[in-house]
Amino acid sequence: MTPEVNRPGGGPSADLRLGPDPAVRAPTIKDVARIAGVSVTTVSHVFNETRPVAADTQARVRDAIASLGYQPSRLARALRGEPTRTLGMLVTSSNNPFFAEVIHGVEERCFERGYSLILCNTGDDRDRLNAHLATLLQKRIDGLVVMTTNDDLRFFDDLSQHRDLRLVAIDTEDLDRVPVVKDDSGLGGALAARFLVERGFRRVGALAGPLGHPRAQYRLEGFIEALAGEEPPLTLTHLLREEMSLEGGARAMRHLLSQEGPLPEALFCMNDLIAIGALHALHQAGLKVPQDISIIGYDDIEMAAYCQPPLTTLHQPSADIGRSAAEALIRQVEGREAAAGVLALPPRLVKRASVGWGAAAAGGGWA
Amino acid sequence: MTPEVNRPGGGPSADLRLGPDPAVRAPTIKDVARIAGVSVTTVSHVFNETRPVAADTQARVRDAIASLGYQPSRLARALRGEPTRTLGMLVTSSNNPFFAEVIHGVEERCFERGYSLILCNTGDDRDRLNAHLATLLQKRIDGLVVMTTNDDLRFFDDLSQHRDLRLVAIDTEDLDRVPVVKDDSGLGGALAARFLVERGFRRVGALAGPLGHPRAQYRLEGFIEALAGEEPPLTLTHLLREEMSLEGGARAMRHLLSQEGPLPEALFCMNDLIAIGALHALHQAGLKVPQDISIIGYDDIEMAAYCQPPLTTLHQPSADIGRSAAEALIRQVEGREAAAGVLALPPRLVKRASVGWGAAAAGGGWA
DNA sequence: CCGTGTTTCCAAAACGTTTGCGCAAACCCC
DNA sequence: GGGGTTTGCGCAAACGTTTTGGAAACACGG
Repeated sequence: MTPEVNRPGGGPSADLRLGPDPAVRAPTIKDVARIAGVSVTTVSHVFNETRPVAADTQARVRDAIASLGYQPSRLARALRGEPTRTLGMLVTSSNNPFFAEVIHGVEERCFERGYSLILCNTGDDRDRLNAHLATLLQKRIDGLVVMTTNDDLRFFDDLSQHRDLRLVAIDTEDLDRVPVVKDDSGLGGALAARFLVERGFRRVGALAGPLGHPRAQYRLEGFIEALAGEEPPLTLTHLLREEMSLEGGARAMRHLLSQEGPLPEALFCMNDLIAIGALHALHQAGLKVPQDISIIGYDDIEMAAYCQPPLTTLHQPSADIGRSAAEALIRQVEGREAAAGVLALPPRLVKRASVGWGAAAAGGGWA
Repeated sequence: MTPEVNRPGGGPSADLRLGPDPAVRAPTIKDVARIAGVSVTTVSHVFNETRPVAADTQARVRDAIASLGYQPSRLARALRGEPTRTLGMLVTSSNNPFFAEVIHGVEERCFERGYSLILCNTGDDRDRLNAHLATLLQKRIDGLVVMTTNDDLRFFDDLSQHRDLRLVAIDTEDLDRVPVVKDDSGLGGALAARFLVERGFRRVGALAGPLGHPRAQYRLEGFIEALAGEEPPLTLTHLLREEMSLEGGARAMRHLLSQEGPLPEALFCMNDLIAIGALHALHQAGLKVPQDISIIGYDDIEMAAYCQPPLTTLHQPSADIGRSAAEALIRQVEGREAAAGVLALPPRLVKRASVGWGAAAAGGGWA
């Protein structure tokens, strides 16, 4: 009655088998065909509903599919030219909270569109990046999301040689051949500057990222430009460059505290990690935020609202950035759109307690 | 001299092509064979160094490979029975900082061993999980890392039916057929309890996770047991169950503050997110940590050292957990080891400023 | 009984790769 | 120069799937 039941361990040689047991491999279309007593062609047509099949044949095939739990091999399909429906993502570190939120957005949109995402951490190491790239190409991914702090634009030119690989970049400079999704860093910097000035600060500094870090660079430029546009024009009193991490922020702050001369009234940090690191160093030094110094961050990672004090920062729609990037990439993959353009999502100022009022405050002051 | 140069746009029909241009697809072994003037067999043997080939033939083949930038299709290889060298990972949310660190460890080890990792966020939604699973099976992944807050053990039984899919679980209860990597939660809870008692606290409470959350449950049990083992035995003065997130911790703390009666002297939080959320709520209420109440967390996420005050917590070797899980999985995939066993990595107490001294403190006290 | 559709299904090729088998040429030794 | 061995390489099948081109079987009008 059930001739297809396979009882493992029944055969005398059961415990001699060491390699993959051929009896337990994933069922193929051939197995279905054999059980249903039809050809593989018919199975395929039933499964994909791509040509009419007689009702009773269809029933037999469906039964066989169900009883075997048959699922077509995407490998075989891809070999025939179908897209693999797999995307790659190169990212500096999936640990970084901001990156993590973007990745989450990318993955979410991929899932909605039926794609899988291969995650690759490069640690901004060129060898790792190239190794990952080679693997991804061998696996014939349909497209690639790049979110690395990459200063080398030739990288994207090299990559766009692979004409069957679609690309999208996150938070880079504008590129000729590759669509870019980013936040409007210049605007973000300007918003930060205007807010600090509005709060009555005149002596403001910045904790910046390393030179050549595009994201951080544009934020800083927007900040400096907006300061210069004030009446009277302002310039930075302090500018420190450090790694964009908690420890980097703490180091920068400790260094600033060890210097001679008065502190700035307010500090613009190029991301929230730096800001939180700076808060930590200030607290350790016995200084109070925002009474002794005001701190403003960038990104609005989830933790920002839970710092002590809660961090005033520029909110980036990180998940939106991720979703938009995935969307742009999938659009290209499916040939619905040309590869071009820059999508700059506007940041938004989120006022919390880490910024107070400066000496030159118009009205307001400490409530 | 260079007959293989392909100048796009040279042909009259160049701009009529809309679909994928056959001239720009990834080069195949056939292309190499044609250019080198040999059979595909020979190309394969040269590429894989699997049979001696005459020196000059070899040179021609290598030239062709280099000029085309040929990379063998993993799809085709996998179709022939080679492993796909792709693993899947089901995770509740890659956003969670602790999960993010584990994922990073998994990815790192995968990379070292030549595997790729497909990341799947389930949000602990059963439909999403099943959808992801179906996709991963169709893509014929070699193995799967599961790190979900899954209370349904039948899930793993169902999964281990797929005999060609290797499994590893992170932070679940012990399983029969599936190796498990986790931290020694009971020990962690006990360490927390003993430390609080040592510091002279008698009235201690806990901010726990939801019922049925295995990780959180064992931590709590270890904590309660160790308290009961003290002389005289102690019991929890407060036990609140909440979502294991920043907002959950803040909510729980606010709720506790709104209750009648004295606060506990110290609170054991089931993870650092809850602890940091609680710190936030305490600060908002004008209470000081550790003067008014002591807080101890669990996980030691990177942020824990940068809180205000820095968080005393139980350090989990999160990246190690990830690496070990990947290692165990790959071992199975490559058939070097049976599928069994539990690896429990011991947590370690990290003393920072969020825990002070209780009324019953033996010596010490505020330095 | 013969054309003419229509329905229902199958054979085979193709995708890119590896590999067992075998064939031919070159070499060696007497 | 004849047998045997070695060297060098190609043919073809197989992996799982889709798809094109038919081929049988059947119905129907004449």
